[in-house]
Amino acid sequence: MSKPPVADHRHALTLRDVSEASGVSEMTVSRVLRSRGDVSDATRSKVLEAARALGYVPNKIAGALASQRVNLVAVIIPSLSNMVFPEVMTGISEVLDHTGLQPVVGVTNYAPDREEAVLYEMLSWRPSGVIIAGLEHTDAARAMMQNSGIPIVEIMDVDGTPIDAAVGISHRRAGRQMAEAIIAAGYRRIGFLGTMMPDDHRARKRLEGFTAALAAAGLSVADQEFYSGGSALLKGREMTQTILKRTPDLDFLYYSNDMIGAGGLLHCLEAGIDVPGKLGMAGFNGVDLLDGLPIQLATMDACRHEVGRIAAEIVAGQRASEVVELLPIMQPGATIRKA
Amino acid sequence: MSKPPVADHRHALTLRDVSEASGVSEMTVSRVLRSRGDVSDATRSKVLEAARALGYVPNKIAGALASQRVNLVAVIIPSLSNMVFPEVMTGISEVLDHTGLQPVVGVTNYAPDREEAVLYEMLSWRPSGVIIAGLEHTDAARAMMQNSGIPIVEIMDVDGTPIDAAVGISHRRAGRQMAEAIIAAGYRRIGFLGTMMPDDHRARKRLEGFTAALAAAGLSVADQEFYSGGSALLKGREMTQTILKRTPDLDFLYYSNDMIGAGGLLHCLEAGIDVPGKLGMAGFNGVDLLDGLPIQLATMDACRHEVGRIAAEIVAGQRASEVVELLPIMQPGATIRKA
DNA sequence: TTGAAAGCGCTAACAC
DNA sequence: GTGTTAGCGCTTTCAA
Repeated sequence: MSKPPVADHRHALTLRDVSEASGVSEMTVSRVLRSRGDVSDATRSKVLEAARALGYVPNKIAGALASQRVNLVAVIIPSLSNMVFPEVMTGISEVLDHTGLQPVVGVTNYAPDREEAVLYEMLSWRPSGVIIAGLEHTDAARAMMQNSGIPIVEIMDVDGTPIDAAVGISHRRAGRQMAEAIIAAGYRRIGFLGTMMPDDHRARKRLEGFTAALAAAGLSVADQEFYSGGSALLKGREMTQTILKRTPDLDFLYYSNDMIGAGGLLHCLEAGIDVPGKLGMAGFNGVDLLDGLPIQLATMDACRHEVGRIAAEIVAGQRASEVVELLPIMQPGATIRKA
Repeated sequence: MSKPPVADHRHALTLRDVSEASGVSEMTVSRVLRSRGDVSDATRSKVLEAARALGYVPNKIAGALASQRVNLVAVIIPSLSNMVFPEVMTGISEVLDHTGLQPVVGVTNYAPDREEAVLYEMLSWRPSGVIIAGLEHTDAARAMMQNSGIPIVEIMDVDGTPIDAAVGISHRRAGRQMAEAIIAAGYRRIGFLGTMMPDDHRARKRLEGFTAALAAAGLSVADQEFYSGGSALLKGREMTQTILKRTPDLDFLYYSNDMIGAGGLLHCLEAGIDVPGKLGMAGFNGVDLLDGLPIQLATMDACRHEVGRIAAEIVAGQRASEVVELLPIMQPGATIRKA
């Protein structure tokens, strides 16, 4: 690890520069720039003028140290590239924009030790709160959050024990509900297609709920297929072809996310398979990409936007710090036949 | 704008706490925790033990103020939700991970004043460098960057005058190349479909290069259609239907991004249109989603991953601060007939 | 190898 | 309405 060439701001402008340029004390300059306390219009404009002319940018590091307040919220998520977290981010930003708080994003790539490192790094900047995906963390990460003394909101999942607040859906319930809908529609030979990610706990819980509901009906997953990496749409295609070749009598395919589901759907339509007559299909997430497919894939909306909003409200102190369970919304689409 | 309930760390652990718990001076504790200078093994382990037991998390605010170094890199991008910037982020992270520098992401939603605000906010934390999308900024934003004294890398575009370094492709050239390929293939009645975003300068430049090349061949865009908001895949479908209804004799559709192109392609295939025989199609970006479509949409790769890597290398001081023009790679796919 | 003193740039608290 | 003083928690510098 080479030594980073970090910034050297020995020559950056300070309050003192603005103070000298305007003939006003540093303290009053500070007041003007933060719009705090009473300052006469005359001095205010003198200060603003000087600051603008110099191109002064306040040093938040010094400000934060002196005031003991940092207007940052750490947002820790597993990935940016799967269309699910951007929507959560949108919800978070919408709310935080009105509060003066700023989200700062950290990405963990579904790796627990990476999550721990990102969290440590972010907590060392003393943010005003943490919004973090999932309920599963390393012991050290959990301890750091517990000791931090700031609001911690775990999002996307409520199946487990939160540190403090949690906002999300029950993925077990989501899996169960989907299984029940599938069974009710008369499907019996059910295949599962998912990711090969042991640390995607939410996908795991959906599958658990799903198989539990199948079991309750005397059924089980007839075949399954997993992937990792690459274009999800393409992988969905390939896996679907594979699983149908291996187990041709499957009458339903449950995908752990919409993207592979969409790939599978495209494959089946091209292959001339009767969907949903001979073969039913469903994904998970409710991504808006589905709207553009030839027919609408059945899915379940994880309320991502709402999750982001509520988590932000908790962090911003506009809402009590508690567990908020949202109910995922079944979108039956056109790939499950009517019961 | 209500007053934010920012964190109050009056009771957080300090070096002094670790110092007292370990019986070692603050200074030496600091040395141990930063692995700087010579410290005996005995004291080192005493300190580490105490820090771990207490759950001490260093205060980077104080550290940054004292040392005048901040290991953060501001990354300012227009959007997270369009599959293009996540790949840039991946490239950035890959490089920065080895340097001790940390990317901090800010999103502007293609709004110049939002960009200015995000930049101001980030510069006030005195980052070690800035990676920012595009060459077009407000005068104030440009001035801030010029005065910052840190490396500024403008990415994704090289058609313009960079503040300092720039890494990207020429979108004018990309548009021109695509037009030339289309003309060479014998298409003559060409339609354009894009976003209604005046501040998406890269899309604008592609269209400029595109129309310039058409003009050079005595051609012009025969019809065009714009959209904003919603599911890009669905919008692509709808726009395509609309433009083909209005101007049925179009023989080529050029889309400003792959997502709407993919929607258009799905529409055409369903409508039984002969692609690429009667109608050619092309998008832009080279997103890997295209791999999963029934046939491969022609596109042009913007080298997003490479752009991220190179920008990060410049910011990290591993590479000279200069303009790096990458050449977009034409991916003819199966939606342009052979010349 | 370790410690003591000074100060990074700003703001809280208090005077005037 | 404005100024003064004393730190925030660390690291730099210098001394031991």
